[in-house]
Amino acid sequence: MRFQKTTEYALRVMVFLWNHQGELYSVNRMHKILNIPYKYLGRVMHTLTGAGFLEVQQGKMGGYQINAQKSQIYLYEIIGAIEGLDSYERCVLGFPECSDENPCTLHKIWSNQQPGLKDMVYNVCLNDLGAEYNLKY
Amino acid sequence: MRFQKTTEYALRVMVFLWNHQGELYSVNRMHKILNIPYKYLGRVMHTLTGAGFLEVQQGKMGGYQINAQKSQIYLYEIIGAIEGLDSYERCVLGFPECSDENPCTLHKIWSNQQPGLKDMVYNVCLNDLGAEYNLKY
DNA sequence: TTTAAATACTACTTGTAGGTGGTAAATAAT
DNA sequence: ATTATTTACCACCTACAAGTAGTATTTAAA
Ligand code: SF4
Ligand code: SF4
Repeated sequence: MRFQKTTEYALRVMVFLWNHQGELYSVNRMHKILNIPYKYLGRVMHTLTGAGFLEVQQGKMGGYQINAQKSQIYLYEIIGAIEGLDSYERCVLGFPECSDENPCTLHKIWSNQQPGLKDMVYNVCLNDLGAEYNLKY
Repeated sequence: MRFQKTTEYALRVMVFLWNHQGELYSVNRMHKILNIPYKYLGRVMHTLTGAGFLEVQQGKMGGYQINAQKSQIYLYEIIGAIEGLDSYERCVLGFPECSDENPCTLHKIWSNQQPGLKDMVYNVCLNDLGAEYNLKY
């Protein structure tokens, strides 16, 4: 019952770039600031770029920044690009053959929590996350 | 963001035995009824027995049943025996060095959901789970 | 006493998230 | 042009959850 670590990495770097728009940041700079393994962050950046969240400039002095055409980025977009949204669209366990009439043992307790989690994933965007904290990252 | 599959196995078999108290069930019988791999269920049963939830009778005609001294079994006990309770006692990400003043990017949204999840894990017991459904299992 | 059916235990296999390392290609500074 | 710094890409490694296989041990029925 936890988010994937890679998802937190992705959100961390996206929040960072969101709050530093207009400047290019290389993986080398960011991995120190955000405390994420260098090479692994490189792969995450590649994924996030492929998902359309970022603009890249290759070569010396290059780096990443938020895609200027993005006026909002919701958590579900990022989570979807990294670990998928199955847990929120279906359920934690995700048995394909289940329903209210044919539930697994966790259905009752989960169906109480599902809406809140779904709401937080679908209705929170990067602005909401970054504003409230003075992130060290 | 999902429970471990083994946790669902454990809850499934515990609910089943809870609702069939006073009779011994072998792994061979249960794995067919509950649709859990035979050998894997055997290991889960061994773990659950070690945690004190079950009484065992070895040998022919043997099997498992709920420990008669248990008048209630809460979900946190079972989850704790299988995958641990770190996610509920600490948080989804569980960084040791975090706090409200030093949060990770997910702290805000998670701290909205944490109480509800914690409540469901700590205040729901097997009676609550089994009563509501006509489980095929 | 023999046999069948059960748990107990150990080792192995598989799939995947997380992480490491090396190199090719791009590109700005020199 | 050369060099340094960067992304892009590919192959591999590691840890762990999930699942498989086989055997020793226990025990009741026959
Ligand atoms: S029965 Fe409910 S909790 Fe179980 S897998 Fe289906 S939707 Fe999820
Ligand atoms: S900062 Fe909050 S969400 Fe992040 S690891 Fe700590 S308690 Fe969890």
